[in-house]
Amino acid sequence: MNIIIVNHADETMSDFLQELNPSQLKAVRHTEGPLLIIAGAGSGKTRVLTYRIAYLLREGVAPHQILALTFTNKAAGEMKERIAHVTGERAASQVWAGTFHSIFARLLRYEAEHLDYTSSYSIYDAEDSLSVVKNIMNSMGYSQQQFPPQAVRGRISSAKNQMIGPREYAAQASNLAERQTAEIYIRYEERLRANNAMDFDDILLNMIRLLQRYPEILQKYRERFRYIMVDEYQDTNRAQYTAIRMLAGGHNNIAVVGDDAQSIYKWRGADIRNILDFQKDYPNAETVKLERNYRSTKAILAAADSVIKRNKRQLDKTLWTENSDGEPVRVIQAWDDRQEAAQIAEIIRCEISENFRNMRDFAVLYRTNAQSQALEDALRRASLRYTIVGGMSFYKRKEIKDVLSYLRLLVNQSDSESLLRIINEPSRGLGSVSLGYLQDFATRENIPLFEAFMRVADVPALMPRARKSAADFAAFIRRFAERVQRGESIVEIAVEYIEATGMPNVLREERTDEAEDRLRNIERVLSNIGEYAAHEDNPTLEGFLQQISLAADIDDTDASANAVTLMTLHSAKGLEFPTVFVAGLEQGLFPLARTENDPDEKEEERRLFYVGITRACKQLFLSYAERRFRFGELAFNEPSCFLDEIPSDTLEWKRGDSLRRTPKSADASRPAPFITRHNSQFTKPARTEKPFYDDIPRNESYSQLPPPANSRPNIRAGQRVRHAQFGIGTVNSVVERTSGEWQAVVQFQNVGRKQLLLRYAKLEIIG
DNA sequence: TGGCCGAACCTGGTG
DNA sequence: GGTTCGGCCA
Repeated sequence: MNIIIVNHADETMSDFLQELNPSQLKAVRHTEGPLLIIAGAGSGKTRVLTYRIAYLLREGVAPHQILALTFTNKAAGEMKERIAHVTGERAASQVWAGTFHSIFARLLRYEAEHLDYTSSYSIYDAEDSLSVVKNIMNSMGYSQQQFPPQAVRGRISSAKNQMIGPREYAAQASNLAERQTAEIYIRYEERLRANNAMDFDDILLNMIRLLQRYPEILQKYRERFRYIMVDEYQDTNRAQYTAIRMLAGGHNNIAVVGDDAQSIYKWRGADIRNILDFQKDYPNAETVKLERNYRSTKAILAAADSVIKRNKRQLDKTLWTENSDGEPVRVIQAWDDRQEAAQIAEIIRCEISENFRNMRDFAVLYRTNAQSQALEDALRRASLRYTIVGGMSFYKRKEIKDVLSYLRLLVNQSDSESLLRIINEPSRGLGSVSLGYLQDFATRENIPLFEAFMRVADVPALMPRARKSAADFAAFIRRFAERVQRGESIVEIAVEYIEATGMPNVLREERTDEAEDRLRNIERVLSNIGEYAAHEDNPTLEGFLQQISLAADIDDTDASANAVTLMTLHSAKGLEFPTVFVAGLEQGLFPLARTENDPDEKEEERRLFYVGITRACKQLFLSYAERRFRFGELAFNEPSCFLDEIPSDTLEWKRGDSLRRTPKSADASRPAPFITRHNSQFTKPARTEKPFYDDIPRNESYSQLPPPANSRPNIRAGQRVRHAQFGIGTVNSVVERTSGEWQAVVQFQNVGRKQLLLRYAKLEIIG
């Protein structure tokens, strides 16, 4: 019986190998020694990774010896699913596949004591660590106006990504902001340590520390993970790179997959050198290029190619496809952001009703999360279901973060940050004064804040009411913590514990729809715990919290739901859709204003555009609006320079029928776009109502209109200007006031943001 | 101690 | 347009 099964599996396997093209096959079969796979967009790299794992399993490698590091948990899950198809559920579930953070966090829980953490350490997300930074800055008396905590946290995080510790950072600080960041950095590290907490960066750094400090542990994991694979290698940072090098040292069975053209995370520490120098790091490395694209039409690929070839620094490769030519890439011009969204919704509606397409075939990609608003409104009006990735996700909501903080405190009473978050949620009558006494005491005694709550007798300054309140709170936490230690069911404990916090009752009494929503959200967390406990062999609250903390926005999007997907271009990496819209192609928005003067940043924006284009299989739409609301103001923008980088013979321009059209002077600096009039697939002639699109060339449409009454000034968002009094600055937006006056919002280098009426302020454009 | 109001930020992307 | 934060008052 066994033999038959093995034979069958073997047969399936061979079948799969036959599906691979020569390069893919080479990558799958190269199992020993270092391997660099340069995988162009849509070249089937997930298939290669999946079959490579299946192949290793067939060669007799045990599943737990394989470590596959992916960019998102979702990608890891999909990979496991596909492996299961080839080799069966059992083996697939034992493969170590996940993100750097989730895999390392898991290992660190086993090894926590070696680094003076406990296995129930808390994981702080960006928001948690920001609030630590704020607390520290307040205690040091730094003004948040002068030194934005966001920026301080950003500097600390990027130092950590480059593996620069607080002392080293202090030593190389070159200006006031950096010197102050250094001071905060030192305290930040102490604070997290005292809280038995790690931020996202610490998970990587502590893994490295562990491997450096304990050779026997390093040896253990080198033997455990005999085969290592890394996806999206172009987006690894210094810390990730170092951890991989250590783990792969010895056997050197490391296969990395990446595409330098899709490197879009430099801003968070990704180091493109990691992929460019792979052959230097591993001298006997084999390189395989996957250049055949299976995803997109020739038209889409041609557009992508013409864009990316403007970047200077890149590995040599040429994508090709045997897919059909496909439809031309279409550019949608809109009057404003609302109309842009309406046109997108209308196209989707049309495609669904006339070409029997599914809602899940469509994705709308944008540069900034703020753009989702108008799109959501338009889709709702068109009665189209949508799912939105990122933005205000479930686990970022206040009530959810409160529940999670309560749970964190339950397993980790050193976590003063969580304690502070929930102590007055609901209000327990402990104001800043009482909390101040308790914190002072904790600092003096060098104990966690929670311990001060347990020792209120030693804090004489407390008023009787506050004293009782603090003592009651400590007793309440202790009572439930003991139940956790006794090993009672975590689901039961969590349900009773959250009820006992008093939060649900407060919400019930509120009797508003919003409170109802929040209550339901809390219930959803509790049922998530139930779900987690049902799937896990050894469910713990720590495990649940870890899984939640490290979930990415993209991870909990449900691919089976039939809905239009809205997300940022960054989130779209690794995905594909039959029809893709890239919205908001405007100067100052995409590419973003501040990247215009920096060639490196502009190249990264261009790669992001390339990523967007190559998500599309069959249809690609690019859209822009002439004006849009940003910062609550109407801003005017030129079409993105990226549009000029696509050859005009693959493009087709479409202008939405404006409901209101306000004059705008013709822009003679741009050539008239190429217009194809013979394409009938797009404009539906059969429709009886007025067509939504017309073939008006954009310049013509303006020139037919009467000259503007109060003509638009020359100044554009993104430009650098000089003001006689305020000095040099960058234009944020140019706005027409209801009075008809034109106003510019300028961010000056020295004096901050100013609103200037162009009639009075003489601004000199300098770049 | 907590709630209300206006000012000032924001929107650059994420595990 | 939304959110967050600090100041002021009951």
